[in-house]
Amino acid sequence: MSEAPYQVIAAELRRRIEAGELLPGDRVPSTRALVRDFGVAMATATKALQVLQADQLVHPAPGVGTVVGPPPRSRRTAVAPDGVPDLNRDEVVRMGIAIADAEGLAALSMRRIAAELGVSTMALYRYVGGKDALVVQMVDAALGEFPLGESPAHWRDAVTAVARVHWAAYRRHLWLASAISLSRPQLVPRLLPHTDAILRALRGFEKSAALSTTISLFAYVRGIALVMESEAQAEQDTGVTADEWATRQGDQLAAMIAAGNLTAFQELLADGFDYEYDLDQLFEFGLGVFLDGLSARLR
Amino acid sequence: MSEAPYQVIAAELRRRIEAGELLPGDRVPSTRALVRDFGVAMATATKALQVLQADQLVHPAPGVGTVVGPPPRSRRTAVAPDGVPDLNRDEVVRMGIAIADAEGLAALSMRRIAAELGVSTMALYRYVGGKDALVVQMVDAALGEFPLGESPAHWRDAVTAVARVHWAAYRRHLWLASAISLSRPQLVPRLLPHTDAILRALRGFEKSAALSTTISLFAYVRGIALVMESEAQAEQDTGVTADEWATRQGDQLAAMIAAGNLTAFQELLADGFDYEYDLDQLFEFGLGVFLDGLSARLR
DNA sequence: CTAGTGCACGTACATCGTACGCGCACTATC
DNA sequence: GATAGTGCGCGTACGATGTACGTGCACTAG
Repeated sequence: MSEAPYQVIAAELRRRIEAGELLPGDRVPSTRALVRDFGVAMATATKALQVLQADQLVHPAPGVGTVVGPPPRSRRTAVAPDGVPDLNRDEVVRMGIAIADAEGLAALSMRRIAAELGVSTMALYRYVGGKDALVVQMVDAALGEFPLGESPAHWRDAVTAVARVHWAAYRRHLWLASAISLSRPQLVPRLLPHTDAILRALRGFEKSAALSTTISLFAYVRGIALVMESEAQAEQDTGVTADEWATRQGDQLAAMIAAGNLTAFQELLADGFDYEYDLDQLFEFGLGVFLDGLSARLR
Repeated sequence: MSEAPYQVIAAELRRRIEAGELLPGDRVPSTRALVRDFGVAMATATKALQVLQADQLVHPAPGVGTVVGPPPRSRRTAVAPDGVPDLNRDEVVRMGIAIADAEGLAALSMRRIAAELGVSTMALYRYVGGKDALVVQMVDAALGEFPLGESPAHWRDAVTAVARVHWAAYRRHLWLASAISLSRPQLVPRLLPHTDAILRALRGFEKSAALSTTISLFAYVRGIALVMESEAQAEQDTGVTADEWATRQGDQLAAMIAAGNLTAFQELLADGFDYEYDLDQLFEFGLGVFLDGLSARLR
């Protein structure tokens, strides 16, 4: 409920500026003054001022203070010391993706990224707000690898195209499925064009139906992708493939089926039916069924 | 790849028993002997013996050792000290569910459960194998709250009934959607009857199509449930409802829409369209579309 | 009584995200 | 030129977490 301390401070300063108590050119209270007056830590005061900086309400003047007004032009580029690859946010995000791709989201830690980049852990926080924010950036960057291209003319082809792009992204970045749902409903900029493409394709439908369709479809694709992810994760953790696992656990499964009087399962086993477990096919199957259902409604 | 130490030891002992090197009545090496011979810790040796006990291959004789052969009858119930509520696994699982229901899966910790139950943290490990195993138990127990009942005669009604039961479970236990996918593809006993019910309903379909349908459907329901969960989690964390958030972030969203030339979005906003964000309706909508698609294929 | 057992569980560790606050390079002022 | 004050980068340290480890216990055969 109550805002974070740095937000309280930022709001108070914003009020003073907008009320004219602080005019352009005036110096806003220094970080150390904020520390005294509000009884907070240095970092908190700094963060509060950063909020105002992000809104272009104030700008920092090194050696002077933080002054009211938009930042002056000619942002002098800091002199890079020498040969240092010059860390930036893209670098951090890229490394995060690399680690998550290789070892899963669970292996992603700030320390790990820093070590891999050869910098100290806290240096990362200059470029990303925190781990949650980093993951959101990673999601956005990962989606960015798969541009949409032109929408096909027929609505069904257009929707299929978007779904397949999503699927391709999930396939390439197995962690994506869980990351995109994680944390609160974030604004992932590059997801918006996808939604838009589907909405455009579904102009023939009622508005609320079109929106519901979009969400349902995304939910379905992510659902299948999560199956894929958990399987891959398990295989990596245990070194046992799905087939091997099925064989190994087969006895237990059979016992449960017998105990539970699961007739349909029993028939399946009795026939010696061997299910071809191909998630690509599974994805296409469910997508096709869903689109068939939409077709039926369009008429 | 390489098995865990306790599994190696268990396998070795099992081999000796099955090879006749250890006969019924013989005493298997004591935990301390295993500690010496295999260079492992006490707990590891104990765990190895527990594996064999679970298979009824050996049984413990307090004060004597662990002897080969199935346990004798007349399992004397330990004398409960006095008035102690007598902790057991159900108690632990129940408390885990209570905490996860109230504060989400992230708030679930072994220490928290122990504190809530008034026992020491490590005492929990007598009843559950670890946190992962506990979560699997929680999933199973949560599903157990929603028995299936008789299957309706028509296949469509039958499938709908199973999907709604799933949805009800996700609705009641918001953490369920992420927990059921978490960790490896576990054997959740009470999930099997659900699968079986759908397979029975879909006898008219080809076998592989029926199985694909089942997985697709589960993926879809869980996908929608995850949307519900992340929203509830965000609301709890920030104290901001989805509507309030939409209002607050509306400006940013509008800016992005304008910047990205998202025509369908623009139309939506221009009409002042207000989407009724009801996940129950959304769930039913997607389910209906999917089933319509199946109907079309059945003909 | 002694030596040895299995078992319960308190302590301690490795790991995590990141709040905190120190020291730096810098500049207006005197 | 000395001084006092600034914003900023980042090393240290904290409070979590899951659980491996090893100690002390009740017990039994000899």
